[in-house]
Amino acid sequence: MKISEVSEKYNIPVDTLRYYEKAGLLPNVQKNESGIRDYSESDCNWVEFIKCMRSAGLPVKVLKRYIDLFHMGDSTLNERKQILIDERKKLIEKRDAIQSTIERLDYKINSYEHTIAICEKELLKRK
Amino acid sequence: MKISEVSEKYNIPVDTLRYYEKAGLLPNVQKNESGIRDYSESDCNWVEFIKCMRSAGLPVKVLKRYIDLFHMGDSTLNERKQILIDERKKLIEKRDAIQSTIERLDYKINSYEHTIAICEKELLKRK
DNA sequence: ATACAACTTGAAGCCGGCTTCAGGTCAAGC
DNA sequence: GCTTGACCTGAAGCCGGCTTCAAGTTGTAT
Repeated sequence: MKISEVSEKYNIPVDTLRYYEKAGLLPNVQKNESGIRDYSESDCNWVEFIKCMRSAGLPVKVLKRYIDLFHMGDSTLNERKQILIDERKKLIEKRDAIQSTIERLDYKINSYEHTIAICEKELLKRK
Repeated sequence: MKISEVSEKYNIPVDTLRYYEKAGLLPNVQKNESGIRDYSESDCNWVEFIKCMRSAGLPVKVLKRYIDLFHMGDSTLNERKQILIDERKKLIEKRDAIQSTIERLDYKINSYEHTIAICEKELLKRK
């Protein structure tokens, strides 16, 4: 699979794909004699994984560490699992912070509805 | 209230408080004759609001716009409400993306537990 | 009165995560 | 065979959000 195809499939700019590769997130992408990338199915699965993790805000560095460990084999299983546990915890905190901000916004939006209603009444009175 | 007290109360570095002020998020902080800031209760409420919104990732620019509109009075009620509605929508999307990543991590962590159990069994056998 | 911590400013620096640029190679269609 | 577009590279640039720096002033405790 060519880079443009991967880009289109996962809706990630080609530049970003190259950037991820340079950052060490895609260490196995093969290139043909003339240097053109050919993404395997496994590469694509990693791309999809990276996309998902990045969309939740996991840092590139953390993903690199995880992927490096992955390629070191079974002796790193525990460390890999621990990374996922740590990141999961951070995501829960983040989700909860966002949730409480959503609730605060709900309340404020509601207040605006009331305030706006009152203002409009005032305007009608003056007519 | 002095800047160091506000800093301590809300657990925000003094440099960040000055940065927010410069960015236009705290347009009303008064200074005494010798130029030292004195945060009013209202300023503090804004600080707390900004902290909450920033913790959920609302951009400084958006907060600035909202705060500018606030100081323009009732004629901006609708626009302010719309900003909150738009940001609320983005937060819901963000929260949901995080939630599905959490679920994916849950699944993977579980898989690791199984894999690790199997590996340990193998190790025992060999002993 | 002197030291020392806390305050001030504008400007520069840093970090993460892309994004763009310059300059070159390659491949497919006309 | 020539153009055109997709690919390649390393390096530089950009943006948001702080953070640090340099250099100076103020306020408080001994």
